[in-house]
Amino acid sequence: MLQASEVEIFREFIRKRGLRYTPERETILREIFKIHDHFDVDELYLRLRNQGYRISKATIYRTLPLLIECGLVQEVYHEDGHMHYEHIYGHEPHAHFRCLSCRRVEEFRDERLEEVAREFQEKHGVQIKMVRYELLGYCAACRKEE
Amino acid sequence: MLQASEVEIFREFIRKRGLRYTPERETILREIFKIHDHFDVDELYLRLRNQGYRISKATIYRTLPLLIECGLVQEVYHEDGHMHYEHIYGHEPHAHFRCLSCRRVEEFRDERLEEVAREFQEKHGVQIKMVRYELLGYCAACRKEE
DNA sequence: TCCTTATTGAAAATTTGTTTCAATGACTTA
DNA sequence: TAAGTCATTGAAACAAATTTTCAATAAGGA
Repeated sequence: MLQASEVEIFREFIRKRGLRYTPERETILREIFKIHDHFDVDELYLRLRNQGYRISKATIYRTLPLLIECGLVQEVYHEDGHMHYEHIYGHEPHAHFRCLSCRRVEEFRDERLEEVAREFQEKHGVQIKMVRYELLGYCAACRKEE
Repeated sequence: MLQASEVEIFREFIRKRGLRYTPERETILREIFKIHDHFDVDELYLRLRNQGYRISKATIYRTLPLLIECGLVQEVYHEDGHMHYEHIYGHEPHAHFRCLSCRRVEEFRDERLEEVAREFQEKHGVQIKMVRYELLGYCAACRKEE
């Protein structure tokens, strides 16, 4: 079976909710899926703007929660006073290591992290929508400097 | 050997840094260790205020990073537009499950989470200061309601 | 095509967190 | 113990992120 594209998923989600599928929403979604990295609202806004789209930040702020709710986007971490996001659809779940000194972020995978989530879900009868694992510390390069 | 109290640890940290150990800082620390739950700046401020302490929010905002740096306090999650903290000294490391609907937070332990961190640390030559594992989803009660 | 009503952009408002600055007081040294 | 230095404090100003308001627009159903 063909995998649904993020656009289809989003449209379906919007419809099911009785909301309206607007070009602004689709443009934001498409742009986010072009960014293969973490992003913040400002970066997204500027990228859209540089391509001639005049989509307001208010609309971006309104759209992000929808994208998060339908599982296409995820809050990754809060740094420098604002939230950072990433798209997640089509990516393996992964964890983040963040260097507290140089701020570099590294992604890695470990199946135990989902295992723990799965077990917690079963044991407690909850429904897990998202797993976030973050390691904070100092990367090898920054350790040497000290 | 007697375990150092959080107050001693904090004083030691402050001294080593060449900073000054003020009553405001100690009062904040003591209050935080009276809260056996997650807290935010506003709650902390009000609790102090209700006890007659006139400590400004600016001072709280200035003190928190110190407490975090010496390992007594931890950022737990960012919700409702602001950060939530908890004291960690004397507690086992633990993970959080947060219900997206009722916002209840549940703590739990799983050693695999530290194991993963330890292995990442060794493999990549980094130094881990903090491990954060968060599960987001719907708790059993909220699932039923739907 | 018409109608209802959700969505949009712009601006105002709100909230969180940081910075400034003069007054205070913690710690060092004599 | 007194004196001097300079970090810390509170208050207020500031900055930035996010939300809300509101009138104009436009999506989707009839």
